Amino acid sequence: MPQRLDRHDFNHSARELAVALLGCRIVHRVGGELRRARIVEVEAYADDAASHSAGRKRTPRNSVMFGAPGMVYIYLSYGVHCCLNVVAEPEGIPSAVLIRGIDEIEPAGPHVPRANQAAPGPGLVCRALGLTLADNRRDLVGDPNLWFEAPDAGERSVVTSRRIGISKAVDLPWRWYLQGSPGVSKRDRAAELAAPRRG
DNA sequence: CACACGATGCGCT
DNA sequence: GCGCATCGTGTGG
Repeated sequence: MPQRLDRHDFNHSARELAVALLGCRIVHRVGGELRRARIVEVEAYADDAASHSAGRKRTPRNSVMFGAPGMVYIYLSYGVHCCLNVVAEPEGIPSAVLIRGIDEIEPAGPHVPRANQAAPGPGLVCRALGLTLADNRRDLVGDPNLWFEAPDAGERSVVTSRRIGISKAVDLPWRWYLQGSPGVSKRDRAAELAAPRRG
């Protein structure tokens, strides 16, 4: 019986939460269908220049990043793609984890962008899970139709790399992914050589 | 109110 | 590798 993540599971720094979310399942009921997938690529955004909450400055868009850990932050990228984040840290401290890749998406269907049941990229993640801007500010704690589950036990290799698609704070190694997953958007071959195994 | 731009993805070269 | 769609958001006037 998989364990649903609770408030305290999300109440960590963005970097700690990011790594902890690898291997977790996202579950979302869309219509009568229960969609489920495994998180395989994440990035942390906290008090850094690339974050939407850079300088801890509050705006209408980023205000949910100041909210309770476990809340959902979804923003529109390039006017086209929605990107899913999970709020980290205690209320009042803005930070979030961007979900950049998933695999083992079920059930199959036209919403799944790749034949291998993976969605490599943050825009594809939301498309596969049926999440849009309308889902911004939902709470993974207590929502009957949207939640995260703890990972299966088992060893896997976690790669630490630099974040993608940003122009500021580009050197921070705040991206992590499960080595070998088809849900990873961009591999870092050099970093994979140094990847430790975890359970 | 106008405007520049982006935590992307796709199709074509 | 490159161009580009497309629109919410932040900033400045």
